[in-house]
Amino acid sequence: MHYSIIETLKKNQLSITDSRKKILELFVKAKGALAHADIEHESGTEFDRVTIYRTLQTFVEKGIIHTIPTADNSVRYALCKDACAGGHHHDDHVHFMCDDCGTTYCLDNISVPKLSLPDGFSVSQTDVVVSGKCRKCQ
Amino acid sequence: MHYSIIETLKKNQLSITDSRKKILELFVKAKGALAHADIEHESGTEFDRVTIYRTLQTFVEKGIIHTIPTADNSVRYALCKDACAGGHHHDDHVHFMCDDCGTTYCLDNISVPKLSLPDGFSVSQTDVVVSGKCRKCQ
DNA sequence: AATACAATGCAACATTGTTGCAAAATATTT
DNA sequence: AAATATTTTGCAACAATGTTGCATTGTATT
Repeated sequence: MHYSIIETLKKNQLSITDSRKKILELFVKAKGALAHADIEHESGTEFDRVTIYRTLQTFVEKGIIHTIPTADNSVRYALCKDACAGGHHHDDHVHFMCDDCGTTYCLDNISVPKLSLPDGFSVSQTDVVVSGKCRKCQ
Repeated sequence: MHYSIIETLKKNQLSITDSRKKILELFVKAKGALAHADIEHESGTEFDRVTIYRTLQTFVEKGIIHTIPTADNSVRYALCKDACAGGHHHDDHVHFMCDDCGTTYCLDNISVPKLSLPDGFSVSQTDVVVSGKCRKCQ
């Protein structure tokens, strides 16, 4: 599958900067989701911590990446599919987090089930996070 | 419904201390889930921040409370039902978090659906977090 | 009541996240 | 292509959150 970093940035009216290119590249290459710390690690001392925070924030706002609520309440991010745009995420897929290695996967083919809530509750978003052992850690 | 704080502590082989009694009382009284900050707030300067951290940790380990993964990745805790014990939580209910007021509810009557995952993934826990508007904020 | 044990408070520190502002980089206009 | 306007970055400073070691205090046990 092809993914053009420059195109994605342009499409979202973001100026092309080194940090944005590099951070987006990390996401494209990454198999699972990334935490802020991962990015800080992998990009070395290249960028300021603050820049990474702001870049991630911008990407989330633009619908380029989405956050994943994890069982251990650490913030993780993953690339959105094309369907996502302008903050209107369609992340209706299930997330999986490995108890052993911590890798977080987007299970794109498994969609979150519809639930009927008690009267008086209206739903804007449903997140499903499954924990367990991934393929590598069995 | 009756809930004896002293009994719960004894049942879990925890010594009866002021902080444990007070913090557990806050959970029993609370309608929704509590964040660390809530507890720090409500208990005033009575206890040290560190004590609250350690108390919450102990309660989670003993299965008295459980953590809730929220869409905004803030850590929240809620009382477990009797079925939970010794860290073996049976939190198979859905959690709801209000986008407006932030109140987090345990929807005890709505159980999480069973999902079939891809081969190679084994499941230890499934968390469902629904966001939207609660009864009060409609 | 005396001893053994466990929990607390304090200090110090590590991590994570936020804000304002000058400097640097990118985009736009001429 | 150069000059201007706009955006982004890095730095500093700060706030919030979370962790650890250790002496003191409180709880449980004998």
